[in-house]
Order: sequence, then C-alpha cells, then structure tokens
Amino acid sequence: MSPPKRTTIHDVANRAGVSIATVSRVLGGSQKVNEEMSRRVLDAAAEVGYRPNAAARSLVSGRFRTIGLVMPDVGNAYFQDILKAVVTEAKKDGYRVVVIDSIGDADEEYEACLQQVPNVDGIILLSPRMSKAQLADVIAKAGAVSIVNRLEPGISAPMIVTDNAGACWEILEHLASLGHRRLVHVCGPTESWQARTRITALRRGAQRLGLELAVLEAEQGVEAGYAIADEALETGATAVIAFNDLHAFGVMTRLHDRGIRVPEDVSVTGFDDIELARFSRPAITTVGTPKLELGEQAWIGLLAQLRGDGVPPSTPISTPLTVRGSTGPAAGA
Amino acid sequence: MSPPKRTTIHDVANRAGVSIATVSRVLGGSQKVNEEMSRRVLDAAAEVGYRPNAAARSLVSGRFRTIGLVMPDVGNAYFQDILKAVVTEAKKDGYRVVVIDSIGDADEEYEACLQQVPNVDGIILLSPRMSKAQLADVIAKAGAVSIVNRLEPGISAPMIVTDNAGACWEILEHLASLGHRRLVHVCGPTESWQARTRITALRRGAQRLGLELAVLEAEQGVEAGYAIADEALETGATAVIAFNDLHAFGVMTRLHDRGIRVPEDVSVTGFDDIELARFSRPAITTVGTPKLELGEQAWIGLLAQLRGDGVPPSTPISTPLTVRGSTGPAAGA
DNA sequence: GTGAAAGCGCTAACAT
DNA sequence: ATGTTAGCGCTTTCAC
Repeated sequence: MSPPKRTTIHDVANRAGVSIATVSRVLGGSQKVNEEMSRRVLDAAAEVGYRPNAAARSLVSGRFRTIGLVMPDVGNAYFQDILKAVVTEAKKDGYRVVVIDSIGDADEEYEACLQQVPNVDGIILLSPRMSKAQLADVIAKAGAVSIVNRLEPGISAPMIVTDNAGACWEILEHLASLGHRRLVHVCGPTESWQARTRITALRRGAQRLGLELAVLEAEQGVEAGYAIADEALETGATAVIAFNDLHAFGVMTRLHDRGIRVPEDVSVTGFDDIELARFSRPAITTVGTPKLELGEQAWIGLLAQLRGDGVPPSTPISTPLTVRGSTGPAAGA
Repeated sequence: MSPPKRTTIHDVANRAGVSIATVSRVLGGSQKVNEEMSRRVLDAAAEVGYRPNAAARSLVSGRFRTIGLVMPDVGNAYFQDILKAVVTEAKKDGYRVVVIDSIGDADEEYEACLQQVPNVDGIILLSPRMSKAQLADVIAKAGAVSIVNRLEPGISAPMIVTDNAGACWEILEHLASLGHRRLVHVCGPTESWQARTRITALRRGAQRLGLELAVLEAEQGVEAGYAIADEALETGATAVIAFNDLHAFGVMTRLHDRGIRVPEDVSVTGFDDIELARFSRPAITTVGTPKLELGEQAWIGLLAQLRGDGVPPSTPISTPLTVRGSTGPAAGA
C-alpha cells in the first residue's frame, strides 16, 4: 500500500563494490571508466532494477529532461498532430513532455508558463494568446522557448508559422478563377493570431482581386460550421472560405440538408487538409497546414536552445492548395 | 543566454526577515503560522516572483505532483478526449500530466512505465497492450495505477471500461430487428483488449441470434475503413459493424463512391459517437463510449490511491446506442 | 510559533 | 581512473 521504497545509486554501488561516483559516471557516461568496472556497474544496476531519480538529478544538474507544451485546448484535433510530433521528437532526444491546457485564456496561459518555467528545460507554445509583453517575460525567464502559430516582431524565439498570406491568396485566386465574386469567410477565434492574420490576408487579397468578402465568426468544430452555414449563405456569397476542414465539413452538411448542392450552387474551402477532407463527399478543397512539420520545427528550435546554440531562424512553412470536389464554377458564372 | 538563476526559498526568507522553515510552512500550509508573518512571507514571495523548485520538493517529499499518461498512439483521436479529461481533472487537483506514446508496442509500453514509475506519483494506462505479468509488475512498483480499456482478473487497480458486451448486443439486436442476417465486423487492432473483447462479444451474440458474422481486421482511421469496404461487401453481408466511427465513415464513403446506398443497400454502424457521426450524411448509428467519463473515472481511481484510500471499485460505463440514418431494413427483407 | 539543521539522491568538483 | 565530499532547494524533525 505504501509507495515501495526506491533503489538508489547506493544500492547499485554496494552491489558492484564501487563508489556512488563511479556509478554516476558509468550511468551518466560523463567520464572514462574502466571497462570491467563499467560492466560490473551496469550488471548491478540491471539486477536491482535501478532507475535514476529524476528529481535528484534535476536538483543538482538544473536540467529536467522535461519540456512543457502549452496549448489553448488539448481537446482540439488541430493541436493533436502537433502534440504527437513534439512527443515523438522529444522522446528521441530523451525528453518528456508535460501537457498544459490553457483553456484559451491568455492570463491562464501566462500563469501556467510562469509556474512551469522553473521546472522544465523549455516550453513550446502553441497558438499563444498572451500579450506580447507576457510573451517577452516568459522568454526572458525561460531557458528555451519555441512558438508555433504566432509571429511577433521583436521577440527572440523561433516562431514556427505556416504561410497564411500565401495560403489565403491561393484560395482567393482559385475561387476568383472559377468566377466567384462574392465570398464569405467563416473565421476562427479572433483571440488567435492565426485567425486574425487570415482575416487580414483574405481582406487584402479580396480587395486586390476586386472580390466582395464578408467575415463571420464561429465557434470551433463541425457543429459550429453547421450552425453558421445559414448565416453565411444570407450574405449572398457563392463560396464559403472556412477556417478549417471541420468548419467546412459542417457547412457542407448543412447545405446538404437544405438541398443546396456543393459545388454546383455553393463552393466551400477549408484549411488543414485533414484525413476527413479527402474522404468527405464531395472531398474538400483545402490548403494543407503541415502539422507534423510544425511540431518538428518547434522541437528543432527548442533543442537548439537547449544545447546552447541560440535561437535558430525559421521560415514560414508553405501550404499547398489541394483542389477537390467542393469547389467549382460559380453559379451563374 | 544562460538560464536565468532562480529565486529560491532563501530569497523569500531574507526579504521577509524569517527563516526558510517558516517560508516553507507558509507556502506549504503544513503548520500554524502567525498571521502577520504569513502575510510578510506571501508578500515577499510575490515581490520576488518566487516559484518553488519542483525537483527539490520532490526529492525531499517523494511526491512529484506529476502523473504519467501512457497510450498506444498520441495521434489517435480516440485517446485525445481521454487525455483532455485527464489533464483537466489532474490540474484541478494540482497535478501535471506527462504524455507517453508507446507506439502500440507492448515492450516499449512496459519499459516506459518502468522508467516513469520512480518519477511520477501515478500512472494511467490507456488500452495497455503489455502482458498481464508486466502489468502486475508495473502495479507492484508504482504508487498508483489506473487502467482504461482493459479488464484483467486478479489485477489490483481501477479498470475503467465501457460495457462492450452490452454495446455489441445492442447493435446486434438492432440490426437483427431490421432483418439483417449476414453481418461483417471490421475490427480494430487485435493487440488491443477492446478489439478482442468486441470480437468475442459479437460472435457470441450473433450465434445466439442466429446471425452470420464475418470478421475483418483493418488498420486505424478513415482511410482503413475506405480500403476494407470492398472486402467487407464480398462477404455478402448486408450490414457492416465498424470498430469505430472513423472506420464507419470510411466504409460509407467507399460505398458512396461505388453507388451503393446507405442504408437502403447496406447498413453501417460505428462506435464512439464522435461529432462526425452526427454530421455525416447519412448520420451514423453508433454506440457512445463516453471518453470524458473514462478519463474522469481514471483520474478518480488514481487520486484515491494517491490519497492512500486504496483501490476503488469501478463498474463498466454504459454505452448508449443512438440510431441514426446509416442503418435501415435489410435489402430484400 | 519559530529557527537550526539534517538529509532526500544525485552530480561534479576535488582529492588521490 | 576511482573515491570522497560538498551541496542543489526544499521539507521536516528537533530544539527552543
């Protein structure tokens, strides 16, 4: 019932007939150790099933072999692929990942970072919503920070983002070429930098192409897309630019229920290129936001700092547009 | 560039003009402390932005305020909701969650547990695939363990499962009542207890109801469902019982592409009742596997052990069948 | 009620 | 190349 007592470095040392320093050296690989001593230690460690106490190790070394991954919503499918990538990459380099859910609140996010900072080697922030000042503070206090989905001038950290401007432009061009003149954008949460960036990019692009663009804000998920579809249609748009594929799918389902055909009557586009986009019918025209790559880059940027190599530069990840069945010529064009 | 030095309990003690013991007592709330001293300490801590060093705390207390969550695939949507629930609940009680991906490998899973055990207060295992002996070993060595999606007699840990037998029976009865006599089950990975349990339950139930049942194994995800649909049809079945909604959706998409109508020609059922099930067209008849509840129960079971209250009993979580448009009368019935 | 001091398990000087 | 030892920051006896 009581927590079983741990086997310590002393147990190993006793069994192997050496000092604890030698054990530490063998296990840590820090210095040269006699071949046969090394073997004795390794054997002894295996025999007693020794596992190092991370707390003790951290206390003396100041390193934790642990990083924090902070995100607005652990339940959001978008972040899951990034989480997967980060966990996988971190593991390769011997790091654990602590998951922190900021429930989309800027202050909570900031506070969580402050709390974690003294107890992790580094922090990866996914779509952070805290203020720039808070961001700067966290970076100042943390050993290493990587940021995903936010570009903030004057901040010294790797900022891994997709090429939102390029993606938006491609979508607009595609729709314009199909004869669409009136568009509506179902945007994401405006607390997020990414949502705001896309709105701006779409507005600019639409203006340049001489297109009308309405913007509607929706909650997250398929249901939100379903719920806002009617309102989107009322704008008179012939094409809906959804914030992500889940939104797009929800919109399409609503259109289906109303007997409105996609793409004959209305075209729909998404973002992210999730599996669902390929297997929905019609399949969804969408622009990929390579999430595994976002996670990998975030880890690479963090690891560089952990190794003392400074903050590596990062370039926007390109976002390929994949045209599928959900977009077609504008009705009456 | 170098990691900023931490403020320690000494800094707070100095500033407040008290001993470190008093600071510890105030912050830990362990003993009675003079009202005004307490205030001085709290103020001082706030002023210097003091954050306790978790490693030091753990080293002396033997407690980590951290738990490990081990799962076969961090990228699998099914586990995400459980993860969310666990993170949320754990946070309420002041615990961090370390995410470990066992990449579906039993030995890797076991090894990861052994490694984490000395460095966390408890472990939650999602759909563990390790042997019963390994499971018992982990439980013996860990302070606290909760298991989700596996029932293993003679194991002393909360085992949180859904009522697979009941769920399977409900599906079979539903299909039988619609006149289906030949069924096919697209099962999940047979390394998983849940997949094996459902196969057994479906076989038993089919026999009892006098139904034919073929079983096909598929990979995970929508694409796998899409890929196996043709083979499923070749069995001559009029209804497909998919392992989960993603499979079901993939199957339905393939049927759509072949011009086979659901449910007029073939019925399809899923498991999990994810959002997609409601918004797919036709919507998917499925049985809910309340994932948030699984996560919550796992946490409750773990917390009880962390508090020294022993291993609480757990009862299977019931799984409501929701009939939607993807099932209908058997063709020619 | 408060302070002094021991020591958690380990790494990294420092000796030898 | 190996052993001895001083702490890392904190909690918790133990004195007062």
